[in-house]
Amino acid sequence: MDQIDQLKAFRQYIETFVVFTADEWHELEKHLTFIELKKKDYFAERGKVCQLFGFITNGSVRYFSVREDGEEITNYFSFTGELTSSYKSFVRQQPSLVYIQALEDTSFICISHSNMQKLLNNPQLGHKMERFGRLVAEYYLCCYEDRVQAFITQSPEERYVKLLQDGQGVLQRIPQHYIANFLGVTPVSLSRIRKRIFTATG
Amino acid sequence: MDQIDQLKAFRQYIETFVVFTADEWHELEKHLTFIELKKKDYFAERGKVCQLFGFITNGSVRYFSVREDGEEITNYFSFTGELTSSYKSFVRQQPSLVYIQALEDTSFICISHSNMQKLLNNPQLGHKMERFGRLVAEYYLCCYEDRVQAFITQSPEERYVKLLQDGQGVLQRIPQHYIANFLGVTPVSLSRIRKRIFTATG
DNA sequence: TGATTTTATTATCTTTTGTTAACGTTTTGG
DNA sequence: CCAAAACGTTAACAAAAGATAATAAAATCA
Repeated sequence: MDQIDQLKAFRQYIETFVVFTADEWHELEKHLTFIELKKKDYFAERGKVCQLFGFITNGSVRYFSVREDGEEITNYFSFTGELTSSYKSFVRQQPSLVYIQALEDTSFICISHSNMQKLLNNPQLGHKMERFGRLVAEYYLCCYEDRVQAFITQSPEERYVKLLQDGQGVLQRIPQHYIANFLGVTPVSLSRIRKRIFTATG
Repeated sequence: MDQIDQLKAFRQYIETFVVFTADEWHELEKHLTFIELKKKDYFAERGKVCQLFGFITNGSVRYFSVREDGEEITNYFSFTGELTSSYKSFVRQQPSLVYIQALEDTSFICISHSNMQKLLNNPQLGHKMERFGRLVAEYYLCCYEDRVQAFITQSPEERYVKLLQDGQGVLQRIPQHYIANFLGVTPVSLSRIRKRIFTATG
């Protein structure tokens, strides 16, 4: 996938939020950078400020943190056609708490924090970019709202059943011990949950 | 607290995000409404679209959902000087999943969804309002990021200890069974956690 | 290919949590 | 002020989850 096609995909995505004129898009393009990561490379690292906000044109990433005992805990995943960033770090320009690691060779179109600030303050583009930023933040806010709701009102088993229903993409591509972390349980426990579900229901 | 003072408090708050000129503020003021709720009244209700985005000038609210078995599960709280809304419902104009209920007599300064759209598209104010919206969404996004992180990497006991450290306001004003829900455990379990902590540590 | 690592399951044991119920205390509201 | 409701704790038991270790299958990669 060449850069032209990557830009097309990104424009198509971003225009689900805000539509740009040809001139505006031309101006916006100047502030984009292409990044390619090999499998296991990091998009963001704990302790470092995440300077980039990325759109995945091809590939996938895993968000994880490291407990005091050294164990990696997987928080989240992002796939082709989705945005990725260590948001809190990017937004507040603080050291990231999490790592973001490529699960496979992955390509991104990125906006750096400084370029994003330029775009937000650009007289031509600022209003639309602010709206884009708002709609993206609102989108992820809604995702988080659902996720917290699930942690509070559902058992791990219920959360897994829900994921079985509407998380097809994730389940097929991701090792189960990552899914376990994502659900907030240990891999051993998820294995037992699976046994309970699949021996009972068939 | 009269409406003048409420407006002052709201302006002071909103200007931690975006600063307005006198003219801009005058225009913005026109789109605000004052709401007063008695204790146990609802700011938002399940199944109804949340039309309002509110700033609490005095009082507090509790967010809760209702499980299939009829039990209320408390998600969150907001206090004087904070914003409140059933965000997903407000943003997407979908029926709310949660109730927002006044814990005491509570006053709000509100922007309706339709007025917010007018402000966002207002040539004079639009850019700043978009920025305000973005920064608010980013703020809550960061809060949620932390909260999900806590659910995934910490035990209920660890989450409670953390809350003891930096949740002074919440702990003093809120019944413990609400705190239990907030932490993702049952009230009985929180009582045991407290026993473990306070008999061990003194 | 063959050795190594990763992954998923299972077993055992311990700890924690959920559930239900009982009990006193406090708060609420008429 | 009094009755009712709400609240927090505790107990007893069942269910679930964590921790650890062993095992076998699958994936990785040199």
